[in-house]
Amino acid sequence: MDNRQQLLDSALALFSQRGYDAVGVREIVEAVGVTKPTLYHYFDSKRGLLDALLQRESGHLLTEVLQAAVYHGDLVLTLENIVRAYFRIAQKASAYYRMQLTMYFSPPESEGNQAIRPFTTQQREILEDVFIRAAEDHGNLRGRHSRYAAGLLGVVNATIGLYFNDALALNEEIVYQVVHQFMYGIFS
Amino acid sequence: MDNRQQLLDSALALFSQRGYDAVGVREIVEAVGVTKPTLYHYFDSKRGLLDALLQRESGHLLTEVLQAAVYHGDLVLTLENIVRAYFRIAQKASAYYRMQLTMYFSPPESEGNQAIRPFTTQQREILEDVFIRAAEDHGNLRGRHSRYAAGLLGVVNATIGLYFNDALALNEEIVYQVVHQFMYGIFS
DNA sequence: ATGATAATATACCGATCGGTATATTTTGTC
DNA sequence: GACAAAATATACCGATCGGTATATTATCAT
Repeated sequence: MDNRQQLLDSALALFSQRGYDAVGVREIVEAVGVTKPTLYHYFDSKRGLLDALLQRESGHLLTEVLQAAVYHGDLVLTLENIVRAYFRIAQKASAYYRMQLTMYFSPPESEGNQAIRPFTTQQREILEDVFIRAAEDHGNLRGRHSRYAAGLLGVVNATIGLYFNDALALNEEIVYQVVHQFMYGIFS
Repeated sequence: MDNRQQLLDSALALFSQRGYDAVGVREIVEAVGVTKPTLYHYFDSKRGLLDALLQRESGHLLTEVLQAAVYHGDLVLTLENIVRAYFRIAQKASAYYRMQLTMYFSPPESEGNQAIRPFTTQQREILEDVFIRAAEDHGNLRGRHSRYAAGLLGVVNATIGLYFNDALALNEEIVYQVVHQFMYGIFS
């Protein structure tokens, strides 16, 4: 079963560097030092390999975000925990996060986008739930949970983008600033 | 010269729907009803076609954003103008904006990302300049222009993403809400 | 030790990839 | 109308694509 994991690792590295479409199965197997039938022994197809990869990798992200996204009345605290979780994953599993980001913004009819959609949907729903629950305490949030979830994820991903381009370090200060601006605006 | 424009149109439609890598030149020329040598008469290569396409399309976006990004002391007003400009383009040139978004988040070593980078860099710089000039009036903004520019673009693109998924209409109200939250936070 | 099964390799498939050599047609100029 | 140049087509190139038929080697339970 070791080759199976190595194939997933190889696919992750290559997909995140150059993209799903631009990487051939030949390259994936050569990086591991095996041949194509080995890959097709473990996976039905290139797409099946991608699905298995997303399954394996998104698990970590989901558990971390789910742990962080418990709301007990303090929205700022909850959002800080969520942003911290995202930053942690972007650092710890940077190859995967890069790839997820790429596939999320891939064209709707591309294989990459279709493969990632269920996982990103799940992640968005977790965030939306936080804002829905928070709206029970803060009525003026009501009905805007989609926009808030998308907006927070937008700044989080933009910030992670800066980190990926070495323009930023993802430290506690940035967590505070991102959440604080989201909650209280730019001047605070 | 009509075929040249039609080829660019065809490439734009296909690239934005399924992605640069997944679309072959064969498909592009067939959609126009010509043959490959016609394409290679006007462009050096598939990559050259992409470059010409980005050149043609990004012009419109840049002029609109540049017009909107004049700062005369009222940051809220300027940001509203910028956001309005982005929303207008996302609606008027949706295929191109989809494609630009895709390529911006494509892997750094992919052709798509390398081709789009100069244009998105230009756009980011316009936004950064606004925050730099605004910092002359509001000292507490100083030194954070990169993060602010990235953050605003992040929420703008996240909002446009909702629009692309039919979860939102890009009207005046959303312009106001996006800028207002950016400036004053979530509770306002 | 044997027999079944899982894991891997060799060598190939047809299709498509980006790109082009060559020939023909269209266009505009004198 | 002749001629050059631009525009387009036919027919092809080698390389790579995702995928597989078949054979061989490891693994492991009996």
